[in-house]
Amino acid sequence: MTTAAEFDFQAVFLLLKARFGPRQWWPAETPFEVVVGAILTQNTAWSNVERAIASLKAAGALAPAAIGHLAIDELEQLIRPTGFFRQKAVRLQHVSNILVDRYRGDVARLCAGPLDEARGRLLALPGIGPETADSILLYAAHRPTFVVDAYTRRIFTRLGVLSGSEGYEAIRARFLNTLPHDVPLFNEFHALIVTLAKGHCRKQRPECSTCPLQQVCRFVLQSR
DNA sequence: GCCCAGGTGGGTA
DNA sequence: TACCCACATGGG
Repeated sequence: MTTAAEFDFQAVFLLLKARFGPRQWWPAETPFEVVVGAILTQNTAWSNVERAIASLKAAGALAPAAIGHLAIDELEQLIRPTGFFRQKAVRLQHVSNILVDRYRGDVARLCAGPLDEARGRLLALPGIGPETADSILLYAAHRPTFVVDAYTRRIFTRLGVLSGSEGYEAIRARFLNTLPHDVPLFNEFHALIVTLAKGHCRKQRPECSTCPLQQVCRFVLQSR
């Protein structure tokens, strides 16, 4: 979708920030935990990821070397609640081994250097596509990139800002082209989009005047 | 029982 | 490039 004047994404960000306040994302204690969570949450509810992360912690396996040393069927059982557990186990172990072998087990090293190169390095890993790569870069390595997920697509399509058929890179470019490249902003914005997407009333009843999505809709309409 | 969830990769036209 | 499909568990 091309528009004469680019949509003011920052105005929506400020509105959401004022409404919801700081989100303190990503819910993880270490950069590696972000990597694990980002892979496990693929097409999966976060509540199921929490169980798997807890199991990995309880097994003392929430570290690259530890995951690399697990038998694949053990790893499968630990992450089973996240679904797709066979392919996720293989991919998680592969990424863990590469982290250990090439980057001293350090996520920051994996994500170092020019952003586009680091992103390409992540995308070359098995099971890491654009959303997972951007999540890792932003939330584990604090690099300035924007995460486009199903919530982002849904919300901004609902607002009439996206057509809904744009590809991942096109949507990401829309955000990157119109927002200051600021890590805390990208971090908070994506977290706020998730909060909004999960929190709004789906039935969109007129009497639900405090529904945050309707609030944003009104704001977007007024600002045109 | 049915639908969906913070995707990715492989195959086919 | 543009679809189509497999992958799998848990909650509403």
